[in-house]
Amino acid sequence: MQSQSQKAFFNLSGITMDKKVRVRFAPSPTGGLHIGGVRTILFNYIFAKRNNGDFVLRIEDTDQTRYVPGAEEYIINCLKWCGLNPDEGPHIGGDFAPYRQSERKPIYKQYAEELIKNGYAYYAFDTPEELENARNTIENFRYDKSTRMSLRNSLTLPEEEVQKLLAQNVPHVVRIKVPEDQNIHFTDLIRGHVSFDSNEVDDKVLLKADGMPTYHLAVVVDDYLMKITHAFRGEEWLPSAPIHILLWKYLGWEEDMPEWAHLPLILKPDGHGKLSKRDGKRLGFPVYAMNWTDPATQELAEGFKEVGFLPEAFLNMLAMLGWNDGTDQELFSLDELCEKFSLERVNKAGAKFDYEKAKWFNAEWIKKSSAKSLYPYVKDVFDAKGIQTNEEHLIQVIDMVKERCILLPDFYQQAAFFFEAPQNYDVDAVKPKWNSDKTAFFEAYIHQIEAGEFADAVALEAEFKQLAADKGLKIGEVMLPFRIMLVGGKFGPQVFDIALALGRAETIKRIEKALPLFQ
RNA sequence: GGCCCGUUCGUCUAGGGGUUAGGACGCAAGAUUUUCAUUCUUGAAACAGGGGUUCGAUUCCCCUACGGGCUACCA
Repeated sequence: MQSQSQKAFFNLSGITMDKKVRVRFAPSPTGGLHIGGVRTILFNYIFAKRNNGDFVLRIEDTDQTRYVPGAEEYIINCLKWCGLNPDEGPHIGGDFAPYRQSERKPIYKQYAEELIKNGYAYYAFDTPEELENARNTIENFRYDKSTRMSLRNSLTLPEEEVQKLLAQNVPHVVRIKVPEDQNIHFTDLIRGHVSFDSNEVDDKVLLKADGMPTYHLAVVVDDYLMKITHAFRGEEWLPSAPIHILLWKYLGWEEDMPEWAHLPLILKPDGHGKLSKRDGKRLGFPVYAMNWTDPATQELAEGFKEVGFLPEAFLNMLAMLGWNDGTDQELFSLDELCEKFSLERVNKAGAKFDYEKAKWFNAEWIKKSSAKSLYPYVKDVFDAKGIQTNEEHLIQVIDMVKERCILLPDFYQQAAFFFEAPQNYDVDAVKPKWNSDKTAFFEAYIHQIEAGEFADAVALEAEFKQLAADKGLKIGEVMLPFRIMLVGGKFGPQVFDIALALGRAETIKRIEKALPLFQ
């Protein structure tokens, strides 16, 4: 069946050598950092740290026409937010510059020519139209041993004709010449032994007509030159692994070939196939690490950061999608992950993404984080809403409400009333049952507060209950109205904790403000 | 179509020749909290099917089915 889903979002390879881990990856054609990409980077990062390596990053653009403006900065920002800061890359520098593919063009050309010279590759002059035509007329057409001798390339054309075409700058590509009847095999760190029949592999393009390499050439040349020892990438690359294995051999670098690890895919929660940006829109959850606006379409894809995920929860959730440590533990910090991770325990099968579980991870991380560490995030939420806070007070408030928040913006709903009196009241919850006794109670209660200590929630509650009893009212009849006076609705922490945090004056003010509305 | 990879509750998964097949999310019920949430208890819920091998297969092997990936001058 033909897949219509998008291409890989990221593919990477890392290395451990001289205690360094280097990562290469290429942004997706539309930009944006997909969670599958983040997970691959995460596993790379963890693997690096386990081996006491630094974490080094190289971002490639593909070529001028596909280059996505802003993608590099965006990716770096995503990784900074997650805490997976790279130490090397296009904006950072490093020992293996240049890092942009477009700046490495001559290097790829040099190796492509070497392959041709040694008979492992050839020039192909077939135009896109000719190939299109062949695909339409020949069933299951493939550019391989069965067809290459009847097409226009340096294998079939006379030498002087080839030289002439090259001299005339006739558009051409370089293709790998895949051998016949060979078993191409390798060991994958996750999947074990994987093998392919070379007769099933076609002569992939290595160098495009514009002189830029395809991924196949670039990944091998760069991994060699940048001394990559461990290549991690998504499972969708498995079918092209034989091309890469062949290239490592043909270039004479077999000894230096990295170890491979093909990670399972992240799948759509419903339906079938790889999780894509569209699924996020369709199902209402983020798929990218951070907000990304596609410069071509101006379409905004929401990010996990912006919907209110903690980076720790985001990473934790991703790590558990395809990996576990064999125990019942599900909550891991990055440090713990680095300590306990092993590739052998990574699953082989793809995992369907479950947003509910993702939110659960966030709720757990909010609960286990200190109010102080939560403060910067929550402050951002309040700032965005234009609500003035002060640090000490906000930290105190965070402590009171954090176990009832799932995403960061929930803090607004759960705690905004600490800083601003409610604008709207849930009057329907109290008005129908209101009577003059209740009005009298609250008027008396104001006097009681004014005269009392107002220093302890337990004492406050006892006094409140005593007064209700004195007035012949059930506690339930006045407790809910009191809550709604303070916060506006049926939510929030313990009522008297709220009153205490609000302070005597503000509590009285809110009762006075709301009382007329309830009658 | 061809090739490659995979298959334990709805989902993420543990386990592994003899287990009451474990945990988590979600769901349901109950307790606590006279808000909501948290917390706690309980419940429903799975080894894709068929052949082998074996005293015994969910576990090992084969086949089938199903799912996924790839099959571009995309990554």
